Amino acid sequence: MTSGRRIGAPDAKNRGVLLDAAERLMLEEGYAAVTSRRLAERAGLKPQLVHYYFRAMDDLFLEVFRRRAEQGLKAQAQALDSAQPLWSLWRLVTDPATSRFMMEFAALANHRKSMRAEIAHYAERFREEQWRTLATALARYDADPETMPPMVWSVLFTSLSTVLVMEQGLGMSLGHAETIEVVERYLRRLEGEPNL
Amino acid sequence: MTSGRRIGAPDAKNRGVLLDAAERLMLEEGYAAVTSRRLAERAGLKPQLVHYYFRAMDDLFLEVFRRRAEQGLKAQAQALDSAQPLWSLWRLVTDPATSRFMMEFAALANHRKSMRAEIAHYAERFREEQWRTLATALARYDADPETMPPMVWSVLFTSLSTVLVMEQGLGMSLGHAETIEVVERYLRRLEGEPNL
DNA sequence: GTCTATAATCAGATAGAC
DNA sequence: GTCTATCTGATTATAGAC
Repeated sequence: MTSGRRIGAPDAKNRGVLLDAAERLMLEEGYAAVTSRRLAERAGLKPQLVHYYFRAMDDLFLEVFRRRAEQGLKAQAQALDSAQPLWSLWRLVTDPATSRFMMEFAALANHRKSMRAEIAHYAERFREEQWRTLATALARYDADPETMPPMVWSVLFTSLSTVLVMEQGLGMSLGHAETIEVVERYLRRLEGEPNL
Repeated sequence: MTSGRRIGAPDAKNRGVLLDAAERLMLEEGYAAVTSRRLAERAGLKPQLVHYYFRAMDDLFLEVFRRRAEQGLKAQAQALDSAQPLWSLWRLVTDPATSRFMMEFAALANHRKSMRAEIAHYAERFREEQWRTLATALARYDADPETMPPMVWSVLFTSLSTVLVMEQGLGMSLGHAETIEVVERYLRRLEGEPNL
């Protein structure tokens, strides 16, 4: 009754190759393009190998997500640790790859329930960390926490970058420049001109 | 050389049934769940009928999108025409169905290039219209157009509602209440207490 | 431990029957 | 004008060969 199917070692070379290829494929063509065949083709491997290294496609997606989310948390910690946390964070979240990644997985979560909890978990960790650092930074700048609490800053940054990137992806830009202008003017007032 | 395949009349009853079912299925389970088979099952019809009424799945998606987008434009025009355009617009965009719909199609556009231009076109019409109405409304309230131009209002509303809905879909709510609080405090200052 | 041959299922599409 | 029988190809997954 025990299944004859076995799964490849977690540190096998080709497993990493597949994860890398899956990530690129997903960013370039959307999660729906990540099928065992197209992925294998990209990676220069046989389609069956995908199923050898990952019990189900969900496991593949989950691991692509975790890997990159952990990287993202590190990058964010570094950004928030700088002398100009607001500018650093703004630069980080407006990097298209960051938002594209999160959006793609949020869409994926719509019909892969197995991913929902995982994505929500990381999204909360990102926000939590942003919130803590912004709280100290904003206090330093004497920004009124009533008008714009640190938590709201965090939500606002995330929201703006997500939608700007999404719309850019559609080839749309109406209102983008003006919005970025308003945000950056605000940042300048609080944190001065960006260094670098 | 002429194809033997024919396409059903645009006003046939079952065609409408399919469009309605496709829209519901898409909102509930994501666009990837809309296949000819699952759609037909939902609609209580045979899978082949999907291909009879729509030359390709893209045509189906396109029509679902157009129908609802046109409805949305009407609803928005109505909202913006009210005595409290800011409140009305805020209520409209924070309706989960609105954002869910746009997000789902934005994700779809990632790997169905045929949809990109169409979605961008409508998104711009929405923004354009919001902008024009907000410009008059904000002028009436003596809001400083330098601090927050009407166009930026429009981008901000869209961004916030999109991401709040997206995160809610993941079961996440960290920072949501505080953000809504800040927005509504601002609206109250400009437009007074919401009537109704 | 790594990979392949192959099964089982499901998807999109079309020619032709009523 | 409406629908169905059916083809072609893709996709996930597994048992078993090296």
